[in-house]
Amino acid sequence: MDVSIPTRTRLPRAERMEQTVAAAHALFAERGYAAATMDDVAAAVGVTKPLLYNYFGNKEHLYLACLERAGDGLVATLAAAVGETANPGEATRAGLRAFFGFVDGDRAAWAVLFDETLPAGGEIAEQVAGYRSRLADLIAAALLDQLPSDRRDRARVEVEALSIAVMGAAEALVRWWLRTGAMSAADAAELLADTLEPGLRLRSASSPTPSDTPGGVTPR
Amino acid sequence: MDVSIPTRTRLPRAERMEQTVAAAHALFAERGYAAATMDDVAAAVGVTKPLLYNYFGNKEHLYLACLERAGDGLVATLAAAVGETANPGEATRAGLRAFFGFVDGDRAAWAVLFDETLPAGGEIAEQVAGYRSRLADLIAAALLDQLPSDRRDRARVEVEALSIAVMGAAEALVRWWLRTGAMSAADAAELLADTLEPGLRLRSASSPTPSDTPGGVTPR
Amino acid sequence: MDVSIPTRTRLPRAERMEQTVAAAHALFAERGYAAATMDDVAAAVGVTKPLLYNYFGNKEHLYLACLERAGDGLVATLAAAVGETANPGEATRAGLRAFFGFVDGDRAAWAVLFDETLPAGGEIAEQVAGYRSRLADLIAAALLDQLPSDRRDRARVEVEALSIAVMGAAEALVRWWLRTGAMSAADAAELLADTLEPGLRLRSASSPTPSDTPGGVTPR
Amino acid sequence: MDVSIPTRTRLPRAERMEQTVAAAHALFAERGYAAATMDDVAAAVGVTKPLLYNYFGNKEHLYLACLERAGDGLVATLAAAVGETANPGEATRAGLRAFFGFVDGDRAAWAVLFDETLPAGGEIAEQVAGYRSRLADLIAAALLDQLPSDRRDRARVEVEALSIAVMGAAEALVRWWLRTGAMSAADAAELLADTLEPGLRLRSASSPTPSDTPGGVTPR
DNA sequence: AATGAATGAGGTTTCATTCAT
DNA sequence: GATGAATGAAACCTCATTCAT
Repeated sequence: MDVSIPTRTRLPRAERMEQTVAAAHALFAERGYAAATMDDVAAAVGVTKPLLYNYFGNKEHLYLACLERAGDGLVATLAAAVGETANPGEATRAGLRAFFGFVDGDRAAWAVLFDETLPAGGEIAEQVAGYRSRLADLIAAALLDQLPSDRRDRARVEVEALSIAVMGAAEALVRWWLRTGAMSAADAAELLADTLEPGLRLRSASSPTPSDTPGGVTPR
Repeated sequence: MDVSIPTRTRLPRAERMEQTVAAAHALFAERGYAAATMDDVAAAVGVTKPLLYNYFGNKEHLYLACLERAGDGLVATLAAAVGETANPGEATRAGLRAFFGFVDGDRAAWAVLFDETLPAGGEIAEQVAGYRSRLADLIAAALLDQLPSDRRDRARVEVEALSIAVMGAAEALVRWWLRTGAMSAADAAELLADTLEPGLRLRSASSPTPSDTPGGVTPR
Repeated sequence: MDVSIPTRTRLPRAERMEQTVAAAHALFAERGYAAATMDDVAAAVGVTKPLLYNYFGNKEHLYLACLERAGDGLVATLAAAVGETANPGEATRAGLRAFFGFVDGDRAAWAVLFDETLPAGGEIAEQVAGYRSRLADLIAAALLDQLPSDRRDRARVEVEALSIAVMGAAEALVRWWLRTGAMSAADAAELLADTLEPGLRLRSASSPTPSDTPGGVTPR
Repeated sequence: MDVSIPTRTRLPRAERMEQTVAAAHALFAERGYAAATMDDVAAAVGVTKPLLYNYFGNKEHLYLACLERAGDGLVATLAAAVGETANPGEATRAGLRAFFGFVDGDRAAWAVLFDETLPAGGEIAEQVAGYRSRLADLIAAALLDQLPSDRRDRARVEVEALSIAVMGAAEALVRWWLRTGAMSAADAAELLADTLEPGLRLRSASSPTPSDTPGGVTPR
């Protein structure tokens, strides 16, 4: 009954998914989530749309698969960099170096993770937020390490806020650097680290109360 | 007091445009550019779509009108805040206070200006980038003011990069604060200012490229 | 409310309508019926749309007014030219000269009369067909004049057909001439007259089936 | 045993395109380009609009497919008819016969090719112009064949003009014949050929200067 | 496992035309 | 009498998604 010869393009499921995610990742990175249609993805992967839906269910889930690949890579890279630092005070600088280095080496992953055309709500936004917070947590952990243990609890919120701010600064600087190419990734990382470190170190040395502003009143 | 019911009477052109921009602004802020349809906007205003097109030409231009309102407001607020500062060292703090205060007072404007679902290219992206760079320029100008005049040219790129980074940190912190509500807007502004100031001051006082720095900052 | 839109009554608004028709005529000639919107017309005339509708009822009737101006002019020109011809054999040539001359002198009128974007059915198509047939009738009358009176009735259909064909040839040649400018209007008219005259004269001088074809034209 | 009901089953791409072009061709012929909507076409084919767009891209391209079918048929018919003529002097007559015969046999093709509601600019207009000029070229080639070789260059423009005029005459006569049905297609073709041939033959025998009226100068 | 064929639903935009002042 | 304001209806086109093989 079955006369069809198994074609060479028929791959085991796992392998084909792998291959599909790779191609989709590249396309999403190039065009952004909104602008890349499922037709485009299917054409880029070299399969038909129904297969995409068979494997991933819908566009959102396909993007999630790409996101996972990119996000896991970045988190692992940062975690390793921060973890290797012996001195907690150097953790931020190490993290920034790793961040800029990662983007420099894999701009597609950056594009997927920090795509600005992602749908507002939904699972993707959640997942992106998750990765962002894992990154922030790495920074936050390093910041907390610099505090004496008796002050950690009270400062927790501030530390979280600062880690978010550091991430935001890094993200914006990356975008600017990608757009203008005005300096090297390494220089950008050092510049930002130089600027952030004094303030972060001061916070860990003095009272965390925001109203008590170190350097708040400039003697002149 | 004016207790005007949303009447469906004929309004003068200027008035109806005003009202339309207000309604569209609110809707765009709530749903984002992509998710808000022209039908929705028309329904919110209480008119039909052709009127929208008669007045604004197309969706993009309608959004631009909303953007202008939001962006001009923010830029004006920041410019005023920074301009009022006598001491250049305090400009960043003043700007951050104004930024957080503005968002606190008009969250819709923030949402319109920093909507993440905007189309990638086109006039809107251009305009948004324009506002962002005007904001960054305000910061950059303040940073430059702290430098001795003989070093300004060489530091220009770094100052631009730092102003972008400061904007990014502020933007991220605003998002976090809006999401979590973990502290007041004022506290968030102070926290960020406290953290950034030492590093920014150091940069202007010390030398990435050492040279003799006379004691004071050159007054403008 | 006045419903009838006859344009030939003595109206107090005659002057205004005259002016309106002139402006609309120019616009229709420039852009064609389909591409000229009522908004455009109103702007070109310098009045508001409701006034247009007050005067002419709708777009179709407004165009009809323009059409009348153009068509009457062409018919009058051709009638005069043909009428002045003493020799019936010269009527076709005279008509062609007048036709090309008219178009050369008033291209807008040509454009309105022979616009190719007019709606297929409806009053306009009817009116255009009317003008075309009045033009053809002028030619037909001249052709008939060349026939001995006892053959006129039987040849009537053929004469009608030929007059249509002559009109078609002239129209196509005008379009080509307007498009290419490869020769003067006068030369084009002479060329066509030269080519048509022998055949037309033969038909009037000999049997209606000069080619001696078995399936030839059989008068009924 | 039912042979073949007009099933709505899934057709292979080529077959469905074929069927779609056929249905669209008929509809465009009946209503004209502007009045036939894509919804109408889809309904006529028995599919939904997206399929139409999937296969043809847009309305213009769908029309182009219909145009190609009609135009190629007419050009081929005329080329064959003219090519088979041994005597160049008979080429015009043969072409006219073929033209009227073609329209008689496929009025829809005529309607598609010579639709008067087509958009002014764009690819369709270009393509229609292309077909028109190919038809005119066939006539022009036949006219040139009748000229002695040493006069061909100087007469080129006139020959082009005359071929356009012949096409125009034929086109107008076809329209009239389709509208009135006053004679058979064959009779119309012969009538026009009879009328044109003497003039065309004279031109090839005498001087091409238009001002030099050939064929018996009429006394004035 | 994989596909070609097909669709539902909705989006932006346009235009002739009329209402209410 | 003339205007600015407003609309009904419909056109073209797109995209994520599924059906039948």
